[in-house]
Amino acid sequence: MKVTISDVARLAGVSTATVSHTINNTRYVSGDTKEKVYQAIRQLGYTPDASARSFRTGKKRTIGFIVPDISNKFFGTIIESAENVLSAEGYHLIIANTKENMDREETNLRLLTAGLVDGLLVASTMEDFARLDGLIPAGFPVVLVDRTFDSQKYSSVSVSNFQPIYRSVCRLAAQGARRIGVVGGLPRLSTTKERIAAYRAAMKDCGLPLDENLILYGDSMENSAPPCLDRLLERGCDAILVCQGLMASVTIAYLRGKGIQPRRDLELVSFVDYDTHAYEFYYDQVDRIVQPVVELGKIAGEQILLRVEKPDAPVAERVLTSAYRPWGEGEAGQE
Amino acid sequence: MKVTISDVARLAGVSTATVSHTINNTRYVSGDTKEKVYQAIRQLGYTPDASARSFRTGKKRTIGFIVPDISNKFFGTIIESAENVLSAEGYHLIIANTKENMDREETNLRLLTAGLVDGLLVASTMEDFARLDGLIPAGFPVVLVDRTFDSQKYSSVSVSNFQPIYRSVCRLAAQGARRIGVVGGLPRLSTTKERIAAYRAAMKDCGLPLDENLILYGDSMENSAPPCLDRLLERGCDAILVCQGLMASVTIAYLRGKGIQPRRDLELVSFVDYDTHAYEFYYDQVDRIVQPVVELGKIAGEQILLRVEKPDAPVAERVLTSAYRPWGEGEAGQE
DNA sequence: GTGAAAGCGCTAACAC
DNA sequence: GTGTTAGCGCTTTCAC
Repeated sequence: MKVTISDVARLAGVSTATVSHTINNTRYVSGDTKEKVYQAIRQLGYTPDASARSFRTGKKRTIGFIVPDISNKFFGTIIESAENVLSAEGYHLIIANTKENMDREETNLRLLTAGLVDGLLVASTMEDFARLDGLIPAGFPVVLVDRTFDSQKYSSVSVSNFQPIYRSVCRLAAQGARRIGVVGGLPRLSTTKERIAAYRAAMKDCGLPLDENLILYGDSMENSAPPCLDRLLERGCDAILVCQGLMASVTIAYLRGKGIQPRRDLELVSFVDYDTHAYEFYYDQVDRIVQPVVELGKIAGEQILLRVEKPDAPVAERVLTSAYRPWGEGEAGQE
Repeated sequence: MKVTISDVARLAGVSTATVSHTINNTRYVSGDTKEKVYQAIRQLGYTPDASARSFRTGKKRTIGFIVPDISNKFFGTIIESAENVLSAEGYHLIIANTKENMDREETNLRLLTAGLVDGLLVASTMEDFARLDGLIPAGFPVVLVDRTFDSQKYSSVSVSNFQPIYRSVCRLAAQGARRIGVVGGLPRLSTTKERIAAYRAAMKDCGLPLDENLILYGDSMENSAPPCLDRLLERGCDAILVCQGLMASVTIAYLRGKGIQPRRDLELVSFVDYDTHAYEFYYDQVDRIVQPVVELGKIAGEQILLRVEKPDAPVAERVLTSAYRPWGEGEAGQE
C-alpha cells in the first residue's frame, strides 16, 4: 500500500541508510548508487513521510501564527509576508484565530506548543504578560508580533505610532482644531495604549484641554467605528483621529453616508492604516499614518526562523516606524 | 528533559497502555487508576507529543488550505470561517499562499499531500484540471473551494453569480444603458468565466450589441482595476460592471478621485463583492452582488471534515448563490 | 481491569 | 562508500 523507504532500498539493492542519505544529501553517495536510488524512487512513486520524519528528528518545519483576526487585511498581509519568508526556507505556517479572545488564545498556545510547531508567532490579545508567559514551555521559540509587553523575555517586532500621532494632533491644533476626538482599538492592547498616550501628550503639549469624553475605544475587531464617530460628533468635535485600521476603513464611507465631508464639515480626519492602495485615493482628504505591514511580517518570519535555528541568539526587539502622510503632501504626482 | 508517557506510567505505577487509554478514553480504566494517572500527569507537567501521536496513528488533525491570496479579505474571511469549524473539531489549519501562481500551487500540493495534512482545501489557480488532478495522490481528501472545474471528481463549494449578474445587466439596460463595460478577474478562473458568460448572455438577450472591447480582465490579485476603468471610460461606457471583489473595492474611490460619481456621471456601477460592512454605506449608489463568504468557508470546512472522516462518502458539489441588492432597495431601514 | 511488547517510517550513530 | 540497527513516543493487539 504505502511505499516506505525500505521498499525503495530493496528495489535499489541498497540499505535504507543509503536511501535516506541520498535523499537528504547528508553523506557521500556515489553517483552510481544515487542513480539506482532515484530510479527506484521514481519507479515506486515514493514520497518520504513527513510525520515519520518530523517525529524522528523532532523538527516539524512548521511555524504557528496566533492571530487575533485573520479576516482583517492588516493581519492577512502580515501573514502573507511572513509566509513568504517561511516557505522560502521550506517551512509551513499554521494559523490560529483568536478573535481577540484570551481564552481562545490560551487554548491555541497549549495546542500549538505541544509538538505541533517549531516556533510561534504571536499577535497576542492577552491583557497581562504573565498569563501569556505561563503558557509557553521554557525555551520554546516565540516572537511577539505587532503587540508587545514590557518584559523583554521574547523577541518582538512592532510598529511605533507615537510620533506620527503626536505630529498629527499638533497639525490639527495648528490648523485651529480645539476639540479633537480620538477613536482607539481594544484598550488593553499595547498598540492602543501607545496611540492614546501619544494623543494625550500632544494635546497637553499643544495646550489643548483634555476631555476624557473625547477618547473612545472600539473592539479592534469588526467595524465598531460608527457608534464612536456618532458620539464624537454629538460631543462637538471639530476634528477626529481614528487610530485603528479596521475602524478607519469604514470611517470615510460612514461619514459620507451622513453627509459629512472631511475638510469641509470636519476640520480633519486622520487615520492609522497601512500600505494598502484602497485609501490612496483619499490622500487629499485625510492625514494618514501608514504602517509598514509587509516589513512587519517579513521581519516576524525572519526572527522566528532565527530563534528556531539558533535558540541561543539574543532576544531582539525590533520597532518599526510608520510613515506620516499629511493630506496634500506627496503621492499626488505618482500613480 | 522531555516528559514521556513512560515517565508518567512509572510514576503512576501503571503501564504505558493504561496511561494512553486513560488520556484517550479508549478502554475502561478504574476510577482509582485514572486518578493516579492524572495525578502523575499533573505532577510531571506531561503533554502528549503531537508528532509521535500522528506518526503512530497516521492522523494529523490538520487540514491544508491552498489559497491564491491570503491578504485578500475575501479569502481571509473564508479561512476564518473554515478555521472556526475545523478548530471546533480539534483540527488545525495550514495555509499556503499561491499568489495566483500555478507553479507555487504545484509545489504546495506536493508538499502538503506528503503526510503533512489529512485533507486539503483548494481554491485553485490552475488553468486545467488535469494538472491539479495529477498532483493529488489517489484517495486523498480534497475539497475545491470557490473555484471549480467541469470534472466531478472532487467535492466542491462555490458561488454562482450567473443570475445576479444577468439581472444586473438587464436592469442597467432597462435604465437606458447602451454601452455596458465589464471588468473581470483572471480569465482562466471558473468564477471569471461564469461571470463574463452571464454578461454576454444578458447583453444578447437584452438586445444590446456585444463589443469585445468592453470586456476587460484584471489579475484577480492586486488592485488592477484603475487601468481597466480608464480604458472603459475612454471607450465611452455609460455603465460599468466590476465583477471581482478586490477590483471592486477600489472602484468607487478611484472614480471619485477622477471626479466621477455613480448615478450622476455614469449610469450605474455594479459590484460583485461579499458581505463586508465596508460597502454598505454605498448601498444607495451601486448595485451589489453579495457573495455568502462566511457560508462558503463554513461548508468548505464541513465538507473536508466529512471527506477526511468518511472517505467513501459521495462527492458533493455545493453551489451557493449570491444575493442581488439593487441600489435603493433593502437595507436602508436597517443599521 | 491491566500489562507486555510490537512496531509505525525514518535518521543517525557506529561499524566495516 | 555503504550497511546494520537502535530507537524517537505513542497506540494497540494480544494476553491474562
